[in-house]
Amino acid sequence: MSSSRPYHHGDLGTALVAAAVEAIEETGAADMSLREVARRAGVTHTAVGYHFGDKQGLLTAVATEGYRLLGEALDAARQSFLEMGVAYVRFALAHHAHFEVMYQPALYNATDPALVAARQKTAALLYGSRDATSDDVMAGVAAWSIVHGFATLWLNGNIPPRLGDDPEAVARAVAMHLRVPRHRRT
Amino acid sequence: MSSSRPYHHGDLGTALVAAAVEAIEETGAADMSLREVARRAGVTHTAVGYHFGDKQGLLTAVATEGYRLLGEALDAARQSFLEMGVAYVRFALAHHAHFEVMYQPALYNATDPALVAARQKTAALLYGSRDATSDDVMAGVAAWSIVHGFATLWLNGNIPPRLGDDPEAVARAVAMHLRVPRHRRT
DNA sequence: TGTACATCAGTGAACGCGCGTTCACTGATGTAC
DNA sequence: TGTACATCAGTGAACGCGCGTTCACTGATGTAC
Repeated sequence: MSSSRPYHHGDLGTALVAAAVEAIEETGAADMSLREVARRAGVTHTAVGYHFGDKQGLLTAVATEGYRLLGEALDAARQSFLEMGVAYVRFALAHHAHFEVMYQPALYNATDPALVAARQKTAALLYGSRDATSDDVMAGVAAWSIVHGFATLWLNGNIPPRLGDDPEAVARAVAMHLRVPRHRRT
Repeated sequence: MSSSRPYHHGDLGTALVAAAVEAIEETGAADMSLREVARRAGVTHTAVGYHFGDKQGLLTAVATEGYRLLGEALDAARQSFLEMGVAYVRFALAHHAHFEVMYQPALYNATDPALVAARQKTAALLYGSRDATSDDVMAGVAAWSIVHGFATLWLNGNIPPRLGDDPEAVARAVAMHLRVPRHRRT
């Protein structure tokens, strides 16, 4: 609440990503503009361009942060196949701005090294690393599909209300319909 | 190829929806503009507004057509639970512009009567009509989730390439991981 | 400890662009008599 | 069969708006000596 605004912000990158996430939560990624983000962060809109190059650069930072957060959430639940699925859904709903950007690769630079690293780490948790068997990969993709589908359907209002208003509970019930490979049962 | 362009188009609504679908396929729904659609259809951009009211009206027409097409595809496969899933994925990939719009309700008028009707018809095929049991609805939502998730992950390049380049085959393998309720087995 | 200078981190005004909307209009079609 | 008039379907010019980008600038910080 200090009114003294120093010329140098100190941590503008972090502040801008946070402002972008806020803006996307309210109006969607498509309507987010650099000027709007700058307004929220209390800086000139040219400062955003200076920091991230362009809009794509800013969204790349948002997606990268998203993959990091998702990776952490999945890693914390990795002792249970089912709980990883629930964690995925919880992440998608709690961070739907990140989630929205992450799955629209056209919005950002998909070859950015930091992004690729964060994404691969997350992918390894979802369907195994390079040495996984094809059956393992397929089982991981099936699990990823069902929780990803459920999360997106929930977010855009396509899950019938009669199933209740607790997304985690419904997600658990939905995930129970998956056949789980023997060695991943808990 | 006729060069005589009559003043009255004759079927402008249909032509504009087709032009919108083309534009969305190329640049995404976010970047579609009424002016671009008008250019493709060879009419003044004000004609689009005259016909559909505004951008939201045009996208409502696109979503409605999408739900109709999806409903027909699912209906044609309704003898097999598995084949309905495959048909869903096939629709999403073949009509990805419609698919993109349908699942972003913020883009269109979700209370439009024609849209609601088409959507309910499709929903009934996916998870049963009003008199379905909760178990049936849950099983339908689980199936919908896995094929919806798979289709969106495929569309945005998140399915690992090592699974092959035939989406229908991979979709089938993924769908096999679903536990299918006894009475829907074929 | 002081001073000069380079670099970094943002400012602020100006620009051109494509957009959706408005509005007076006109060409084509339908209807009444 | 003809004519007058209303309505429908689209035109075309003009508008104001928010956007991203450019560019010369300035305030703050770091480094060399």
